[in-house]
Amino acid sequence: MVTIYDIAKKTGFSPTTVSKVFNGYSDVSQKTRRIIMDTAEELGYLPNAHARSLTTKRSWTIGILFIETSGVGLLHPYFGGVIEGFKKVATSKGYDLMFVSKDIGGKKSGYLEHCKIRGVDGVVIVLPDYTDPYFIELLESDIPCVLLDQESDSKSTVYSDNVAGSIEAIEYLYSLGHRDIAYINGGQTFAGEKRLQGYMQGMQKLGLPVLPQHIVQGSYDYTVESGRIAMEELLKLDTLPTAVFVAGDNFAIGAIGAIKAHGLSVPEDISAVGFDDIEMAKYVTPALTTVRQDTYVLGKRAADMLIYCIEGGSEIQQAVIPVELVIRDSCRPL
Amino acid sequence: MVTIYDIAKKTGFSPTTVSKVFNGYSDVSQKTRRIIMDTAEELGYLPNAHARSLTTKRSWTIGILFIETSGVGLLHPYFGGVIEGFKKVATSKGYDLMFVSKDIGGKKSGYLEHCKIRGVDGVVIVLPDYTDPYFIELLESDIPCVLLDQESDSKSTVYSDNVAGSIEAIEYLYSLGHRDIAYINGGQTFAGEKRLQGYMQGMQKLGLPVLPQHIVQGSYDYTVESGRIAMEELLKLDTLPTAVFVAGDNFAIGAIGAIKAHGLSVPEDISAVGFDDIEMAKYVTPALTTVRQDTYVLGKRAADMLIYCIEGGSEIQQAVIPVELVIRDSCRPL
DNA sequence: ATGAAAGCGCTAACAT
DNA sequence: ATGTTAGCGCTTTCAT
Repeated sequence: MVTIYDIAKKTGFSPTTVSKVFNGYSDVSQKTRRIIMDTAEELGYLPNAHARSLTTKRSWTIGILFIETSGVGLLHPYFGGVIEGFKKVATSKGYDLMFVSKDIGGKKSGYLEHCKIRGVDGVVIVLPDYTDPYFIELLESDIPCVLLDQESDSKSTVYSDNVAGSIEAIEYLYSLGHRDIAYINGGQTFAGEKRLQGYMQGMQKLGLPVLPQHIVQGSYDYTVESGRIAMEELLKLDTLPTAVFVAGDNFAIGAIGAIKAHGLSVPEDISAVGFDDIEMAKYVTPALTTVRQDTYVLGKRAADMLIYCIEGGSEIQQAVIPVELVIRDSCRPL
Repeated sequence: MVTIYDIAKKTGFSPTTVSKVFNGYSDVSQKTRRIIMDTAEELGYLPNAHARSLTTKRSWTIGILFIETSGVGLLHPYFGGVIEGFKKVATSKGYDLMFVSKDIGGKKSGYLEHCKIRGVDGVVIVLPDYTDPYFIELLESDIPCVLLDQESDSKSTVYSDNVAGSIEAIEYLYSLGHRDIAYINGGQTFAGEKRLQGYMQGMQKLGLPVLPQHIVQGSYDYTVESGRIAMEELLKLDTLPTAVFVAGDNFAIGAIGAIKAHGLSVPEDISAVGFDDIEMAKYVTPALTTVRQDTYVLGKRAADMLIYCIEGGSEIQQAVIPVELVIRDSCRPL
């Protein structure tokens, strides 16, 4: 392995000067700089990130933490988009991304421990189970963090405008003449709660009664199958709603499957609106009307905020990303 | 920050002894071990991974490299599954995962450079553009690697049994009475080529002619939209095939969309078989008959092989993971 | 403009 | 069973 000492020896300068060159210090002559750069090139020198981190206490690494309990992980389209966006800006600013789990070295530990041992400069937290004590511990630490789909006083957060999106969905259904609008929620998550809140606000705003039997809790995992199961609940009702607003496209697709399985059809018998606008949404039958959230932007914004924080920014920021209703074929006028 | 020196000072033992305790050396008395462990706990000691890596030349980090050109990245279900599986076993064996890009420190460099600078112990390479010179450079290096969906003499590889899967698909269509079977390929990838090969072998084996106009190249990205476009080609033919085998479920869903858009239906007019078995496959209409590949297993196997290699194994391994035809509703007997 | 010296936190030979 | 010494590759005062 070629080190700065090799370059120093070969050029006759000191390791200090060599180091200065690579760190862009101004107190090195142009000539010396050239010689050192050329020699580095010639010897195939590459810096050693570990050695650098050891002295500078900066790893240029960002930890990425996403929930592990559901088992779906990256398979959910939400994560993919967010991580892609995040990675894009983090990389361009010189950071690498590392997955952070509860375990390290094959042993149980905790997120905070993991972060400290690895010396990450900051952490993005995606869709966490916010009752997890290890998560709380991280939140209360002084490590720079940004939370997605989460609210917090101590850390910066970014999330989609779930409330507005839900209200828009309800208003759209209302405009089509629907009055009996059910809601399938996405488990006990921040986004789920906000969407539920939006549903209720929307209904109330329009003077529509919120019926308890019209609200069903889907499970946390946001899988198609869970959506199917949730819809089954609704289909047991004596008088069916004329529309369902579903807190996730996977869910919605499952729900539509359930409706079809009951010999009913969408949108003829029941109209449906989803949330997310996954790629598949426009290709399922009927093409899904849904609230689009821009996960890529979510990720990019999160990276901006985290890096701001890592680089000394002390202000706790909060970004709410607008969503947009995309009208397709899963709703009909009454 | 608490270091082993703090523990040494407090307990009266030397830093070496403390280090030995944490590294499980046997030449430390039980009593001493206890004292040191307790003190570590009490002081809240956490090891510093960078310092350790600096001396040991082992980072316990695995780089993960996946193609960046297509722009879909993690959004494709394939990646998600593979990475999940990989992460699962890597984590359990003490490794963390870090994304490796062509850039480092915000500057262009190359994969190999990035890996060396970060000191990763090995790299998983997922679906690369194998003409990329930076990729070649990595392949020819001495860094432990495992390749997914790839063939190589110098590195271990793991991939699904694309050929057998394709043959099975063709045989199934044949058994249903289909003779005019078209094929939509997935771009210039290893998997695409293998599936094409399987298609041709299957056709030949059954004595069916392979018509050039029945083979269309989809684009590299495996998106629904590309599948739609590819199918449009096929639909321009004077005599349409009675079935299409499509090298990816996203593709297949797009293709089915195109068929419907032409006023035809699946499977009544054209039968379709996909490849992947993504979650959505059973929820689209018609539910998609497809060749299931187990991306989770792919990932786990890859991790096993890479770690074997990292830990000194010199044998170059090759794993072919079986696939399975899943019959649903997108094909009909002729 | 350049360099000497010390130190980041840890481990590995090599004593004892 | 325990400790001494040196060193991993780099940066950072602080001199000169």
